[in-house]
Amino acid sequence: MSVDSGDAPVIESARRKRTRDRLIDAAYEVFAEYGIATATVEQIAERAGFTRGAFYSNFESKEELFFALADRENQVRFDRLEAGLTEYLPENGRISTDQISSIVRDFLGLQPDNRSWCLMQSEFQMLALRDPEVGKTYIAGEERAMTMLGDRLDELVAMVGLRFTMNSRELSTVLGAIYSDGIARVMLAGSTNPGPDTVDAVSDTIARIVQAFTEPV
Amino acid sequence: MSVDSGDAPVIESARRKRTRDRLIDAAYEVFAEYGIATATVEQIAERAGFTRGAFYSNFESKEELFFALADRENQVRFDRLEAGLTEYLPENGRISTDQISSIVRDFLGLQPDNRSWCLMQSEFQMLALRDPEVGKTYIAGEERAMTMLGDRLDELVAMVGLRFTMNSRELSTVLGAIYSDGIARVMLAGSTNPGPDTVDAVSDTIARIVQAFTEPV
DNA sequence: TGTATTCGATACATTGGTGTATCGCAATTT
DNA sequence: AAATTGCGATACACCAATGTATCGAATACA
Repeated sequence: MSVDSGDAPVIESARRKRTRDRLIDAAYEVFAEYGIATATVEQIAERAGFTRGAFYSNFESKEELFFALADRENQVRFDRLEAGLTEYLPENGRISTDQISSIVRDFLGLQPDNRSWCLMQSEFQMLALRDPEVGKTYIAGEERAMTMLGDRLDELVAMVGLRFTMNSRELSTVLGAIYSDGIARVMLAGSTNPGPDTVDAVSDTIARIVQAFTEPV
Repeated sequence: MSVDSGDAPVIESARRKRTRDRLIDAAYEVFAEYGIATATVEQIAERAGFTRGAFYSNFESKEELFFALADRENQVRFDRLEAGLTEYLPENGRISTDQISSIVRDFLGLQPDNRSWCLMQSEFQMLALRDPEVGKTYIAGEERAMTMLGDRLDELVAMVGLRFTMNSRELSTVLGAIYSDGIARVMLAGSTNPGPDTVDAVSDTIARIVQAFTEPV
């Protein structure tokens, strides 16, 4: 099972690229809806407006397609998070729980594809847990994201004259866990109740934890 | 898709019960290894030492078997956690980060079936996220567990003259998230390194968070 | 514009898993 | 012990999905 996407650096035609992208888009939807294992090649091809013929002349297998998709979306998410954090950096000289809360809320709520992404991430993790080869790739991605997040948080907090009382890397992991878990619980609760499983509640929790492990420098 | 297990309160023969249990045990292994979607009825039956004939005369479908399994294991885990927490209650008049850490470590490390359980739990959550009916059942289980955990923690902390500065229910959710995420990361890291993804590291993190949200009454 | 090549559609053979219907053995009942 | 019922094995028909081989059309190139 090949994990790294670009084995041969073939220069693909514009047409080929378009087709591949449409297939990846379709796969994103179909995987989210049915799961990787249950989704069929035919469903994916059909959703993209093709037949299986197109699929097999563009991808070796469903798995290869999945890794291409994961690669792409991981990068998108990574960039978005990094850009978002950078944007928030030069706010003002103070940082309050409310501010943190609203930053997090932005990220939790305003991503239209949170649902699909959350499902894909879970699928990815499950593959990783079952296949050591996939595991390596998965870990590498997590590593990169957590390091970036930790560094950004350090910068951000330093700019307002504070510092963390917990290793920023460890803190990032904690926040990541609460974030993922929170998204899932919000999704599960549905939009039908104002209980404890809302975007606001999750954001506040995260903010409080950040607060609890921050002190004046 | 029926979720609640006992529609008809049929008194099943001892033989039938034994067969069902063997099938459930087998399913636990096979599901953990291949995932619910990929696992076949034949694999499960074979692992249990039966043919598919036995399977179909005991279960309607793979899904029904899964819910029977989830029910059973959920209960086991719930009881184990409750018993464990109760046991730790009357320690001594003080509670330190180290103590909390070691309690958590017990739970994180000493469960031989952590791996399978973690995988099953993820599968369950994925089903829940995709099927509202399953979602209700899943939420109910989580609700119950978190409430119990919150209550126990309150008791425990009160006995040593402390209290939480965060709603114990919310705290339980946070700890649950970190716990699950931690198990997964430990599993992914494998037993081959002394990095930050070890049982000890996760236990310490949890302990620190508990500590951070605790104060003298 | 004509030619070459790439790529997607169609058709086909094959496989693996499903669910059911039937049979016979073993456990339970009297 | 004989009779009956419950339950697991066997066999079969069926279907859904796969992967490949071939063909024709669209695109790139001269």
